[in-house]
Amino acid sequence: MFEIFAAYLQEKAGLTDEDLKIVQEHAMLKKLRKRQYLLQEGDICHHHCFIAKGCMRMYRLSDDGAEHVLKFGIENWWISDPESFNNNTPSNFYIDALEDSVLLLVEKDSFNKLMKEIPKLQAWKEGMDARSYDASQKRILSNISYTAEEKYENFIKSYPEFYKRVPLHMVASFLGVSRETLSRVRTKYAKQL
Amino acid sequence: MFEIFAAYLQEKAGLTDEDLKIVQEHAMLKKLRKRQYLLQEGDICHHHCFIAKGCMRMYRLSDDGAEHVLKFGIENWWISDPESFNNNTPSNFYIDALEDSVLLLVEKDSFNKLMKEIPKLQAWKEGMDARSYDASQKRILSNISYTAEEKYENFIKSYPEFYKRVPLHMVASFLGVSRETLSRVRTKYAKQL
DNA sequence: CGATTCTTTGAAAACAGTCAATCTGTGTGG
DNA sequence: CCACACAGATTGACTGTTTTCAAAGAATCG
Repeated sequence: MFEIFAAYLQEKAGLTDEDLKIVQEHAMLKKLRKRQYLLQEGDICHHHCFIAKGCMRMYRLSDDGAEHVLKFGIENWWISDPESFNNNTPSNFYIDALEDSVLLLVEKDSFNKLMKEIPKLQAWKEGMDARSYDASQKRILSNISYTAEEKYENFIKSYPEFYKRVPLHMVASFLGVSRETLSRVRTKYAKQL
Repeated sequence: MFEIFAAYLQEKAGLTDEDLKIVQEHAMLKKLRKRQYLLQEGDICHHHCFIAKGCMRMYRLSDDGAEHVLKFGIENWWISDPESFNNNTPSNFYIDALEDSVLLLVEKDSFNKLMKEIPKLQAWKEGMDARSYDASQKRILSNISYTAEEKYENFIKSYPEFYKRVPLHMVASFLGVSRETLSRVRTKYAKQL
């Protein structure tokens, strides 16, 4: 499975075979069954996790027990709680697997070491962070300015792969609408086409 | 006015007097009257802008002409459109002054040069970016999981300084609710106390 | 097959948005 | 200095959307 990670790093960050060897020394394979947790509330997030296979989600539980999905991730995405990771503080979130998944974990010290030793990796990470930030700004804009129908439409256009693989009620939670509303919006939307 | 910027960089990033001299060579003073634009839709954002004095806001116009506020900034905050800045693409946003303001602009090439020459600055910037990202994740969570009342309460607790200085209808826009709703939420909330 | 998860549907209630009118305070120009 | 315009805030009545609750229908999995 490391080959998938290697191929990704080669293509996206331009790493050499030499570089990849170093990375491999610091990457840990982890398999998760569907519904298994990668992180639970209260845990400290010690790893950045590359998804080689499968589908993951990060969410928070509110006081009334409702789940609020902050992000999804599939093959070639990363998942972690950056706040907990960076500050070594207990996470407020859960991360679990929506499908049987295979991850490559890189521990914090390792991650920092790799960033120092491989400048290309550092550069690529900065670019990825910038894109993540832009994406979150777009999402905020969607949250504050779109109707439920527009949010749905925007979601399936922005993340068609997620839409195919993720249960509707989780998409609803991600968008901040009830599952019933999203269900209705979707049938209405389908009829329009 | 540069002294304010210098004091900020000294305290937050630990810059030396030496460092600050270099920074000063690359910073440009800009004064804005209330309601003046710093950036308009279609412009490319060429600067990172430090707010030495005043209050700014960044927003988008939707097709129907409604304003949607993405961020506010006051003294010791930065404002820019990172997406436009990083990618050299036309911005989708407006940035304007809510009060007479004084900014220190750092042009892109200068900014990159400073980051290279002053490692402390680089380190501080990375920390700031990380905190910005965390803040945007919190805002998304507020958007998808809070009621209008909770959003309001969370806003005044998170940004009491903004709340004092920014018109209510812009706060409403920031939160994604109508000004009438926010007005009613606020009177209801005030009575509770 | 039975159990669980997921989706859909209907009806009622809660909520937020819209429209229109009014009120306030601020600032500008005559 | 006053009058007027303007930006901002509030209120009421109405409309429309979304949530909630409850129930039932698919789909999936062991």
